[in-house]
This record gives sequence, structure tokens and C-alpha cells, in this order.
Amino acid sequence: MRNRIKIARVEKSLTQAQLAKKVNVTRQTIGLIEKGEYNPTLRLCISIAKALDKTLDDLYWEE
Amino acid sequence: MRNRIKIARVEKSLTQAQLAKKVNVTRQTIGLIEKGEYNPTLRLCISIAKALDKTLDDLYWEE
DNA sequence: TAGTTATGTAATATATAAATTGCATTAAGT
DNA sequence: ACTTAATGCAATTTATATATTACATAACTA
Repeated sequence: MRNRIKIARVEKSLTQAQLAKKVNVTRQTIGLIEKGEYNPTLRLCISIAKALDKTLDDLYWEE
Repeated sequence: MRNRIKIARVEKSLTQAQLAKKVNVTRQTIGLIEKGEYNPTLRLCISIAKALDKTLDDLYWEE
């Protein structure tokens, strides 16, 4: 599950912990999702996208 | 978790069972996701989108 | 009427997402 | 050299996504 969360997060100058708090998960969960080793739920994907002012396609879609 | 899977599925003239087979889940899982009562994983969301020739935003994003 | 297809739904079991805790490393600042 | 902040990572536990099995109904059709 590759994604572009880390890029978007750093662009917004957020740490993993800050993003985690915004979307109500732990820092570890964010770290593992960024690494692509997790298969997050849709609800969490949407929360992360909104927290970073991106859409699902921005962060998770690859043609 | 509202979504537009059912509309896209019917447009492609697929039954729930046919779509389920394409994405390797059970018919029941598709039914529950269409009803919005499930919170599917990103991997499954992507599989469904590709099977229906849509993107994540097409099916799951609402502003 | 009987049989088939598509769908809804419920109970239980299994797989896995996510939490929790803890420790290690790196880089920045003092 | 000593903090502190940010991140990586591993083991275990808990919550929940999904499978499995089964039964129900509505629409169609032979």
C-alpha cells in the first residue's frame, strides 16, 4: 500500500505524532501506514486526507 | 461510509457476486460495503475501484 | 407451481488493523 | 556531554474487517 502521506504531511510541517492526534490514532499507526506496511481502513484514509487537505486520489491512487 | 459502488456496479451490469469474485471477497462483503455498513480496507477499496473502472475519489470521496 | 437468480441479513469464526508499551537511534539545541 | 524531539521498530493485546454458513424474500420464467 504505497502512498504519499509522508510528503503531504511534511509539506504541512506536521510530525507523525501531530497527524496521529488529528486523526485519533497512535503515532505508530501513522508510521506504519507511511511505510506502506499497513492496509488502513477507508475511514482512516479519509480522515488523513482531510487532515492534510488532500483527496483520496491525491494520497493513495496510482494509475 | 457512504459510497457510490452500487451505481458504478450496475452501470457495468455486474451482480454483487460477480464483483465479489473479481476482487476476491464474498458477496456478503460487497453487499455490506454497498449498504455503507462496512469500513473496508484501502486495498479492497482500490480493487473495487479498478474492477469498476473508477478511482477512489469517484467512489468514496465527498467534499 | 416449482426452480433459478439476485439480494438481504444474521450468527459465529478467523484474519488482520490498530492500540499499547517499551526501547533504540538520530539530529537538534544547550 | 547531556537533553529533548522525532522517528523506527518489536512484542503483545484488543478491536474489527472479512469469511463462512445458512436462511429468507422478491422477481423472473419454464
